[in-house]
Amino acid sequence: MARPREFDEENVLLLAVERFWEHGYEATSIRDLAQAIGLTTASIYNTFGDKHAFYRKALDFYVERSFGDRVGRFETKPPREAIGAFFNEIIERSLSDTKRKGCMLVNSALEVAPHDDEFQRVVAQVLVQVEAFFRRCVERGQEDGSINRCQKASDMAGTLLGTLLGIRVLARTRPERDLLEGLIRPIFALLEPQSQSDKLIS
Amino acid sequence: MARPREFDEENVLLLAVERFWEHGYEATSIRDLAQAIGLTTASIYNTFGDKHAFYRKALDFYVERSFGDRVGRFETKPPREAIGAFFNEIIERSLSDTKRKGCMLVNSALEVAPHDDEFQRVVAQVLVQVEAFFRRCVERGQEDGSINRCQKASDMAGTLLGTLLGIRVLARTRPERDLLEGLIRPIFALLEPQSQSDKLIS
DNA sequence: TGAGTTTTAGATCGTATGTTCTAGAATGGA
DNA sequence: TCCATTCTAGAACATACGATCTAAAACTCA
Repeated sequence: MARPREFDEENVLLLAVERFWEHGYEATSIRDLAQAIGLTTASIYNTFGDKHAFYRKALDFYVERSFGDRVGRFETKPPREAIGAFFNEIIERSLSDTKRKGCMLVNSALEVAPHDDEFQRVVAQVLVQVEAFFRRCVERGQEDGSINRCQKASDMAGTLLGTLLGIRVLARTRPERDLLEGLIRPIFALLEPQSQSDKLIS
Repeated sequence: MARPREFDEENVLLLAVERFWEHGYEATSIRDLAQAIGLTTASIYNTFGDKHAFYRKALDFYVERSFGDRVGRFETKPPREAIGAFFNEIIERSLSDTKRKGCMLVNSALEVAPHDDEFQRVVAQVLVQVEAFFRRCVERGQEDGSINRCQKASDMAGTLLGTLLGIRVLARTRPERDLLEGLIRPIFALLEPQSQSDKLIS
């Protein structure tokens, strides 16, 4: 051992995520980061490697914080409630996002992943996990009767994933509550076990 | 008048769109553009103004080409077919997009619009138009009985817009036919006039 | 033809970029 | 205490950036 670090790696990552998240990869310079974090560029290169590796670590950190616990938190709820709570949280998060940072994973999916195989894999993998979470919810709901059985669980999981991504894109330019809450109503109706015509008849 | 231009503005915009579309705003330099187009930077600044204005013109050109005629082309069809054809075309376009450029409007919505009021307005306006197209389709379909009346047309229009954006994001990292075609099946089912339980009963 | 105007080619400007280097400061173990 | 090691501060490097300038070329109109 020798001279110890003067900073906490977790705090640094938190600040780095903040900047990469808000401005993206290209529009964030190492000097921006260094100043925002309160480190020298040398320390950044020493600790995290080059910019590419630094962004990767920031994204991993973000994913861990944002998806890691959330999936677990909802998985214990009854399936239909889990899906509903998930989307409500996303909408609230989007509406209170005054800086319009959106979702860092979605941002990475569009800015970095298409030109970088490593990020392509990372992003795809997280999306697969979210899709799997939805599928488990739908399957459980279809078993216990709380979710409509007319659609294949895998199809519905894809629909939910697509809707999630759509909300995150839409909210970034049109963060309107009516719009976001309106667009998930038909989706929720799709999940309801009693059919739509029943409601018309009754 | 004096010395005439040696290039065709439309061809130049076409090439500029190509590069901005593929690499985004930040990752495309004026020199990149000049080389790709076959112009000098002076000519670019002369003709289009600065980089910001050039991107704006490229985006306008893209929107005009991509949305202008498409909406009109589908508007004449029966409403449910119009929506179906629209999504099928988007999926085919996404699957054949070997360069993974996605949709330039969606890319702009995430990279440029959040930090730039001008682009914020431009992107939002196009999204409003697409939403309005979907709403007109749904309203017409609900009138002629080809589309389910259980959901408000405005809600359904939002759902369709969200799904569209979701597909364009998802396809950029996971361009899998099964996934994309699967996720719109429940959406189409939502539009069907005969309810899901009818199908179960019959 | 020649005056006036616009476009071109390419050098040039100042600044910003990602990254590395040099110097010194701060620690642990012998 | 002194050496080896790892850290920090900030200058430095080569290159790239957006943007402009200079000069020559190409045209219109008189």
